Amino acid sequence: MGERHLSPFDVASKAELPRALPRDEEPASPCSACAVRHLSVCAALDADELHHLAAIVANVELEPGQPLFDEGEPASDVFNLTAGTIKVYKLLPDGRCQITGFLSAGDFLGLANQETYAFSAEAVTAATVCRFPKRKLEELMARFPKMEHRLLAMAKHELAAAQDQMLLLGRKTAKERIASFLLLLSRNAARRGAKSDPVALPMTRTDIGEYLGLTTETVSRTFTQLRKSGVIETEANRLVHLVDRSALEELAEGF
Amino acid sequence: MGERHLSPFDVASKAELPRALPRDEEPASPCSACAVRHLSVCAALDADELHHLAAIVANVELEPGQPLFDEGEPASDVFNLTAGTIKVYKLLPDGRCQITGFLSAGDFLGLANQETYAFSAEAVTAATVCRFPKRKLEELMARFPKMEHRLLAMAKHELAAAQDQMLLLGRKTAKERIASFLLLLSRNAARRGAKSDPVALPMTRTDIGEYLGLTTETVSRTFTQLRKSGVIETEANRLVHLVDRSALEELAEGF
DNA sequence: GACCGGCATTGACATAGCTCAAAGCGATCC
DNA sequence: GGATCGCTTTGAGCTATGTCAATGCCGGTC
Repeated sequence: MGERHLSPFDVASKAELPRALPRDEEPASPCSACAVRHLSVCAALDADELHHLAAIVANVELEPGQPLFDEGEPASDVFNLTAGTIKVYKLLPDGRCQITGFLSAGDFLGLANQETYAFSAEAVTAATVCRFPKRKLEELMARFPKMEHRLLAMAKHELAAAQDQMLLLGRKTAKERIASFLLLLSRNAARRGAKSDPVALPMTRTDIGEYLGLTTETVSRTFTQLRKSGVIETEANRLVHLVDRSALEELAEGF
Repeated sequence: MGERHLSPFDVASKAELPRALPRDEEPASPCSACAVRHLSVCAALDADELHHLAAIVANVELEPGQPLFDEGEPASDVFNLTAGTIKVYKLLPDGRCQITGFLSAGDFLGLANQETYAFSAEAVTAATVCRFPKRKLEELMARFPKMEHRLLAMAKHELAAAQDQMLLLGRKTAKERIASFLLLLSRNAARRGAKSDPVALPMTRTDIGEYLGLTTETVSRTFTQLRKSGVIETEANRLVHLVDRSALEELAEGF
């Protein structure tokens, strides 16, 4: 049930997108009906252009824990997440793991890749993604500069987020990291039209630790601490109520 | 003298670029003579297009320590570094600082900014930058999609680098961080045609610490440790010889 | 060539967060 | 409804790195 929290839409509606182009009369492309289009690259395209996109897209369903690709594989595809949550991470040879992002509906996956994937990606909850052959998408982009423009805007946004994350990883305390994380999830939920207060945490404590540069134990202890000080309340461990949002904001910014 | 190490060209050659367009006959734009053009956005443009760029560029000289802009200011300009080293950083209210990047000749500055600058930028060594009014550059980009394409490629590259840095900040030990840092500098120098072995460190130990999420003292101790174990040798504190490169590589990757 | 100021180094000690280990707590499955 | 499994929480002690303070070093300046 985790995946529903981050999207105002439910999984089923997207899981049933037709796989191929309709042939006759009004050829409404599946993409034009996409509920998260306004959040994605695809927002840049009009109905006609969407057809070209729909022609090269494949729909992929992922179960919780299922890998999408691994770091180092030839990067043949790029993806767009339409439902669920995916984690993106890098590993060191001894198993240390750094999650560099959690993606949810509307997020694009594949910006940072060159010839091979620069990181691994794996479903956290059940998820649905649109898969595009990289080559073909690049052809489309050459044809529709609007799309490239949109992608650049998304890349800029990601770059800014990456810098915030560096500040967090390099300089913030455990408490500040957790506070920042909760606010980030809350704001992201709001941005995609989902509830921003009881924040959903589709991922495990270990995932959170691997994203924030902490251990599971520290994450857990810090949650307990925030709960005891009355800043947050937790329900069923995967739903967090931000009781004192401004206290959380001060914490997150390090005041 | 720090700034010379990172560039195969000396500062003077760029400091003397003419400020305005030549008026008569062969109107060679200053940009077409730019020694670092092949590394920059500008590489995407042909001679004719470069004129448009040259028409909106201003040349700025910075002294060591001089700020270029501060986080939060309205982001009116973007920049391209032609000589020297610049640091880009974010601050927490209590003064904790995270340097998110060191830029050198050819690097573009301004990708992550929206309405306001998302970080501060300041010269580490004497530096020269090309300044472009953001609005005007955006108009040019709308006209020359090639340029936007090139910028997207640069953004992708930065995004990949940012993810490496997150792995470093979240999961690597001090020794691994320093090793990674030295190799990064070495590779960057090589990429821009400068000497990759005695690596130049134009920045202070404090800067290095603020980039790697460590304190000055830990940086210093770690250098000493690497020196004593024979992996590196230092000259005059700002020049590091990578004696055992493969040991450094193993260290950096966490084996 | 002595003085000064900014870095860098080193030492001694403190601590936030890690490690290892043991319960606890729900779900799910027969 | 008891057993199991995966995740979370809590505890106790450890350690890498931070903090604070002293000293050293080098390059510039008068």
